[in-house]
Amino acid sequence: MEGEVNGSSWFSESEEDELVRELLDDVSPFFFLPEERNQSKAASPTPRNEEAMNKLISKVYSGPTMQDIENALSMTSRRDQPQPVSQARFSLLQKGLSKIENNKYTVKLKSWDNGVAGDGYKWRKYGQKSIKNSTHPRSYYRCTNRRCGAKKQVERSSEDPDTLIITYEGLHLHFSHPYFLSNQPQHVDPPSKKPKRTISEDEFQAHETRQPPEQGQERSTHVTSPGSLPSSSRADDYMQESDLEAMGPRGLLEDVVPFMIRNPSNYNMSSYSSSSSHRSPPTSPSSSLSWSPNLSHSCFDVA
DNA sequence: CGGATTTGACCTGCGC
DNA sequence: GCGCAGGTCAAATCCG
Repeated sequence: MEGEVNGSSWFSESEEDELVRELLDDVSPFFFLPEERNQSKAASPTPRNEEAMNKLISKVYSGPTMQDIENALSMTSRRDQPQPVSQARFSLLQKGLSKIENNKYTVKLKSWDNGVAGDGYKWRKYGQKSIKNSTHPRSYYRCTNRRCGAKKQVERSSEDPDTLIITYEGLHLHFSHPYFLSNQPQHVDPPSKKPKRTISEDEFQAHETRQPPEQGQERSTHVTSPGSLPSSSRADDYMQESDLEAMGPRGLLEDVVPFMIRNPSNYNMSSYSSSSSHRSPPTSPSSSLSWSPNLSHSCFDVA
């Protein structure tokens, strides 16, 4: 179950091919559109697809351990990204990452730790619930990419109100997609203008330090998540500016670590202005990153 | 005006 | 079957 760290143990060649095919396939079980999901749920279960999906997910989620993550991180930071951010990221990871289920990870963050804000994905809040034995409600977010089933929950720790507990669930496979295409002619329209600094640290702090008045009417949907490595590399290309510092790590940890670990070479994608190649799906990878200038928020709420 | 958020209703699973 | 708790939906509302 636990993946080895020595690169290729995550996937065999054929498995990798299979995964790449899936990622390239519009009708991949990974990429159901909502309608499609409904259909498949209601009408035809397509057990084969489900089987394939589970299989592949199990591959991806064979569970990076902290050791894996550490190795991956050190590997990348060694590579060609002498970025201090990695260290900060690393330390964040060390602080509160834990795996609770096969594809669920929790991250605990101190509010004051959030020198970074935004995980780079655009999340849409779809619910909030008060949780028993907790003084703080929990907020539910979903990735706005239609092809992405990633979700996260955010709540304050009952013990320490300064600590946020974020639970990530699911993959941002639309994000990982380009990493499998590094050898193919790719093209993406680079953002015509710099994405504006969506969530600044200050902003975040402002939100964070202000206790939501009971009903959570605050628009305090900005926090950070520790994050992902490739996303940072990609993000570096996308927002090679102060945003990186402001935004910090982004993405789901589990999204990227497995890929990095098994395919570190891909991580070093000098011409990574890339993205989906031939196919430009409704939610193209470029958009999948949601780096639109008017990206409203890419973080989470402080329940 | 379109997209994001809010929030009560609804659904589902679980223990009794 | 009932009640509870967590998760999701969706209409109303907010906001840029």
